[in-house]
Amino acid sequence: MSTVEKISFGQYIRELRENANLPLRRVASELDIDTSTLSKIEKNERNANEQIIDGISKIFHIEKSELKLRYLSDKITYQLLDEDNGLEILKVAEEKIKYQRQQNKK
Amino acid sequence: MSTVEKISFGQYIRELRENANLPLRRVASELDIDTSTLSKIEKNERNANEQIIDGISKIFHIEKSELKLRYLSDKITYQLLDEDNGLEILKVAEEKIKYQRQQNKK
DNA sequence: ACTATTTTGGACAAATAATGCCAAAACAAA
DNA sequence: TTTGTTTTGGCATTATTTGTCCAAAATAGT
Repeated sequence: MSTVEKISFGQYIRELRENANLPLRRVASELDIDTSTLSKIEKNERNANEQIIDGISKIFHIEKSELKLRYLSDKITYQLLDEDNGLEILKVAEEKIKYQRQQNKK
Repeated sequence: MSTVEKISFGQYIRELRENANLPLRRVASELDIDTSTLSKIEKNERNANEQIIDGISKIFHIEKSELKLRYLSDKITYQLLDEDNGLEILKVAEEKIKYQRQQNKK
């Protein structure tokens, strides 16, 4: 059973780190950020960014697309969770993306 | 033909205003913001916010849910347009929202 | 072309958010 | 409990965003 929809980005990268038995200190220094910042990212109290996703990808050998999938789907979920037409908004976004891509081909 | 996926939030509210034959000056003053700010929102160079969406809803008698649909789907589209797995990300976000709502019911 | 009005772009100030620092809390090993 | 280490929370600093003001550009009416 896939768990991608059940765990947050923060939980996911915390598990990666704990499975590798590394303290925040080590991973944060690799990422060139403060331990405190990484701690907050793992607790979903801070946003990650390209640089951090890139670094995590390298440290744990996870595809960037996998990390971005988890990160961005989390963000979008958070943006829409309180909208009563959240799922409809997603559908329209899907149509917009398809439309835009179609246009850009020309 | 529906155009919701073809026009941006900014274009949409500009059309509302132009169809009503109102200058930026009038609408902006109703919304209690600068004309310049409204101009930028119509050109998608600035974000709208709750207060503005609320005001537009009242001025033009458009459902808030309709405006939010257009506004948020635009933002999400913009966030994902450059991701090659953008559509997959949407699918996962959909599953996450459903999962979260299921959880919250309990 | 001239004038009046609307719209836009840029400079600046205020508000908001991100980040790092550091001390305290939590945890582990003895 | 004591010592050593990891993790967290709060605060100060920095960066980003947002909004206003104002002058210039664009548009409309005569």
